[in-house]
Amino acid sequence: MSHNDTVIKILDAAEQLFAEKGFAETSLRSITAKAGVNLAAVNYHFGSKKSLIQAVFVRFLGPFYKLVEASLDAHEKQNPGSILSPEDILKFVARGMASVTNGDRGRLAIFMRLLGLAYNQGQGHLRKFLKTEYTSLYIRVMDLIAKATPELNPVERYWRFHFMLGAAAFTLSSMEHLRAIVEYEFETSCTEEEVVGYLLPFLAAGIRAS
Amino acid sequence: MSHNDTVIKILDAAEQLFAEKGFAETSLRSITAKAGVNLAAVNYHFGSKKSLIQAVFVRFLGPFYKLVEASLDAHEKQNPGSILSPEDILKFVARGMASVTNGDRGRLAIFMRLLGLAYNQGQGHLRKFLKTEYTSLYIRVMDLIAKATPELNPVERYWRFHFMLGAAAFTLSSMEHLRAIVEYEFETSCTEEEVVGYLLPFLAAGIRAS
DNA sequence: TTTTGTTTAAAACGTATGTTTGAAACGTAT
DNA sequence: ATACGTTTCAAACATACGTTTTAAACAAAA
Repeated sequence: MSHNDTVIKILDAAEQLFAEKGFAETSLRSITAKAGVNLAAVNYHFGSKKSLIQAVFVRFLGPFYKLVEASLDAHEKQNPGSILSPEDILKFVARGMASVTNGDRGRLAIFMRLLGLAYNQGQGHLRKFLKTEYTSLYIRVMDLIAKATPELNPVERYWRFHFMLGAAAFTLSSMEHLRAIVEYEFETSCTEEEVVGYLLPFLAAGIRAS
Repeated sequence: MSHNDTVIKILDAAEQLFAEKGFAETSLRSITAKAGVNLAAVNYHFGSKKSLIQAVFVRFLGPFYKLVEASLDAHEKQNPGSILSPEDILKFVARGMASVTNGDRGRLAIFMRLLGLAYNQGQGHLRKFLKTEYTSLYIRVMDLIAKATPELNPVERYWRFHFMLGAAAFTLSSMEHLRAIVEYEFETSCTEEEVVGYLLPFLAAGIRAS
């Protein structure tokens, strides 16, 4: 179908440009130019720029959400009532991300970039959208963390969760840039997997800090 | 002087609006309206919107930079050759921030917001600006961390430094929003100092994770 | 082939933005 | 008091944006 073709081309271009420049700084004209489609196609297929932004999110978060939920379900079924360690919880989430972004290197950065933008930027319509659509996964992960760190008081646990989120979103979204510095400064290359390999122990140590 | 008055009113308004909405989403008209000055004043006093953004940064980072440098100098003079722990290093930085943002509650969030935006957003002119103007402080703090964590390999230390930066920038910049959730969800209020009190141990544990 | 609904195309619309202009108001030193 | 450099002001300018419109191209069914 030519319909789907145009829609996908728009989503691909938008996803990339949003991550590069942010939402407000990315014009529909640059998106349609990159996608090689007509300007009016965005408003025709998505209705508005706002809806396009949300559509880009859905394409990312939807599969991620389902993947993590499914793998957690599977683990719970095989090990009923088991308590996961912080490291294990993070691995489940990281695996979900890896699956969603698989194939395209750099798509992890785009994912994180969009997440960070949605969290910080915006007049709230994106945040509200995230909140209403994906709270159940948030609650589930939070419950797992709570079981893994029973000695922690809930408020501090809440904040540590967001410290983790911030460390991940901030660094992984600027990964390309930060990796370039590593290459220049340390004369070593650095794969995405290595960075995640550095990140998870950092996060796990942080959340179980005494 | 009426000159300085207008300049300061513009900087105050811009700082706040930039932090609330981001750079591109904040118009000069909204800034001048909030400041109660004429629209043309921005271009008259600063030359352009870009220069205004940089001026807002300078007003923040300049004093912060000098404060941290000075307090580190003082400590080095009193305890020559001493090795600071990660916690101590973070305290020095945190104290510098507290001093710069003192008086205005919420100015810490603005500070972090701007830092995050400069790091993630922008076509590079801000990042280049930060890089050229404030690398010496970065190098100094990085050296202190290196001495505090000699067992860490330099590349992983580099990444952990940015994990810390990310955790701080992300959470503290959204502090207002996150604190509101805490109040709603846990029926407890949460001061800025408490959040920083939660943050520093998290960061310290992360950077010395084995 | 004709018809009907869907998708693309080019152009235009209205609005909001950053910037510039030229005159008025201001403060200050002579 | 006058003259001069500085600052303010209202208005206009050019441009870029999101969106709408109208017609053409297309695909599939009758």
